[in-house]
Amino acid sequence: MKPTVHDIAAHAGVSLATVDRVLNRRPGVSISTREKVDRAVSELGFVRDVGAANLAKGRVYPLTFIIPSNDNSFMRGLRHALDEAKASSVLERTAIRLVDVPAFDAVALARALDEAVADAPAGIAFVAVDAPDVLAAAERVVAQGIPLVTLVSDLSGAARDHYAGIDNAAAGRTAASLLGRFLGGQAGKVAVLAGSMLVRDHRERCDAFSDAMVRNFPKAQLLPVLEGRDDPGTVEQIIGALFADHADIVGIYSLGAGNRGLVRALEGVAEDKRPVVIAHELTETTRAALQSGLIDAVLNQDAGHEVRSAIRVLKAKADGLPVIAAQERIRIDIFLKDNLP
Amino acid sequence: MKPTVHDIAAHAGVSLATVDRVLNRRPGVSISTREKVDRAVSELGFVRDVGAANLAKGRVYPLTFIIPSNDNSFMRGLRHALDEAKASSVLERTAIRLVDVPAFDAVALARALDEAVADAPAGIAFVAVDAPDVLAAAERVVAQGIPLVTLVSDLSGAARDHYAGIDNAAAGRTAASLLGRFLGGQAGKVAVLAGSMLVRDHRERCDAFSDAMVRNFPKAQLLPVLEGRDDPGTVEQIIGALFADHADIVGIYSLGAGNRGLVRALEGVAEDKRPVVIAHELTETTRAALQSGLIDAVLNQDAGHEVRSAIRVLKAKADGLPVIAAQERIRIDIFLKDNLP
DNA sequence: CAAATTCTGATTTACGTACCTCAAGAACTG
DNA sequence: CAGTTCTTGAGGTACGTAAATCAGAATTTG
Repeated sequence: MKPTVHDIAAHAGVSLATVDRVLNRRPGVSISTREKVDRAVSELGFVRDVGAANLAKGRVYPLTFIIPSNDNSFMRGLRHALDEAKASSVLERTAIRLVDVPAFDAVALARALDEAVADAPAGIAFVAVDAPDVLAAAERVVAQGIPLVTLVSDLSGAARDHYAGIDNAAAGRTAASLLGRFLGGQAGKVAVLAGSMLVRDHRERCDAFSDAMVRNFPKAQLLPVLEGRDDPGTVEQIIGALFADHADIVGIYSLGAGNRGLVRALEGVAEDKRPVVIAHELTETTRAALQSGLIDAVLNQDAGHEVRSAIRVLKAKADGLPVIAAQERIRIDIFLKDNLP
Repeated sequence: MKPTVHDIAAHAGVSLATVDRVLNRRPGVSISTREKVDRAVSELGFVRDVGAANLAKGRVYPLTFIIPSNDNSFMRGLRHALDEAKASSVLERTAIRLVDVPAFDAVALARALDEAVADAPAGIAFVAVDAPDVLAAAERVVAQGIPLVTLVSDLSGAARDHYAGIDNAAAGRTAASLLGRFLGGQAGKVAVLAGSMLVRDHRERCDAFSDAMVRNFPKAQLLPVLEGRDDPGTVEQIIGALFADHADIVGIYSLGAGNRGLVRALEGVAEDKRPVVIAHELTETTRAALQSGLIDAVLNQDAGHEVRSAIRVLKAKADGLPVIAAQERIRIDIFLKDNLP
């Protein structure tokens, strides 16, 4: 049967207290004794029973999540994922605190980070705005020794322990491949609709998409990037104007949120003139648009996965444990109308 | 703080022993007392500490997995996922036993099921061959009260508790959409390559693909289904013959395994004559073919997810707990060369 | 009404680990 | 050599739950 600390003690010929000191890196053990214990651990294949350990420790991990108070479906999904994480927080021994900040507001975000530090949580996760103020605040967090994880959108510069989000360049390339191939060699104008070039995820998607389009589908003519602030109203207006200005739009890549406005604008386009549309995030809106054919493909990041990954990483970092990068990679889901969950 | 059994006892005005009897469905509690305890549980929001419970129980779940001894990358991946599950079995309190059976052999599979029952495991998972012998054996398993889960390929008839695998009809439809749209209206012949029509997953993919192609892309001419037995050698030969017989193959849907043979055959086709190819399962072979452009898209099911889901479900069923279906749904991953992990 | 049965309480042990205290021996220090 | 520090052992308590025993109380049965 599964070896216990008692078995380790017996096998190493030391007392339980010494085994405990070694396992929990407490001081007061000579190097030779430490090695004896380590040898016994590996020889018997001892694995600490996490359940029992948590039970004994009674430890809880107070975690702070800083989320933009942006009212779009994706952020609501993220909130929902956090609520679920809260619901199971008892079992996970986490105490999750949610902090709202205005969207795309570097100063407010930096202040929120500084305030979060004051509570001395076991870790902080936040949706980054890629700006100097935020970077400086992040560095203060890290300087306090508090594990810091960026969520959904990353921060340039190394002032964070981990990024829990998708590879946005890959997402942009994938969108280009799908759009290009769905066009089937057709020539025409392709529009890119972003939320804000201030956030790194949008910038990366946009750059990778443009790059891949130019390289692989030269027949498509890329229009200048549109910024919709992830707001449905703004988006509807921008896209409406787009179709008014250009008669030959054959493709749209919507890489941010606010797709409710996009769909409303698309509904006004004659069926035979509808462009190929690739959007991000599977929501009620994009799901319905996929099914009705207004949107052709949706790239999605699973907010639940991102939140759970962030929590796992923060807990691991708080305990000084290594993170298995491969296990924490967030996948890019591709949805067509045929494989909707 | 998190309520414990002691809090429940105090709040309900009963003893700890009675709370325990109610929580663990032991006899000897009157209906009124049971209700008092239940009320206290819901009022205080008590959640049993699974770690502590497992610790106290010292329970282990002996699980039997019956896997075809088919030597292709996907089955190797499945085995690898099972090895990983075994590695963490100590923490999960599972004891996983692997049983090999010849591939596509209903009689051998039925016998393996009967033999597995003899060990009285806490649950059995198996890759189904959809045949009457197997169904009868499955019914015997269920009759013994042993939780039974089909893995990867399902069994017709209701003789199982759960299916841990993808929606294969959705996969077939998705393949049709991708293939059809990548063709861009081009006319020509489309071939379907399966492993064996004896397994339900292949049959479902094939039917859904054919149906969707006929309906949505009538210009494509579907050829009769080819069966490659999931064997690279056989597949190479079949596909070689296919190109020899037909000059205008524009698309191939490979819905089974043995893609090494497919890729070798494709390498022999002149670049300007290469068809659009959609394959299943991300392996070393398909990954390389995606990157080199021989394969255009790969639909994937994550064997690790399937194994972990099967284990979760079997444990839950063994304890008589409900399964949250939405949480156990296995997603269909779509990989292009751009979003490879 | 006594006897049998059902229900409930009180108490104990165990699971594997963490963490604490106290004591004693070993190995240094000056 | 006395004093100090370091190392180790022994033992206990705690975490939240499961499971068992035994004794009494309440209820039903004949």
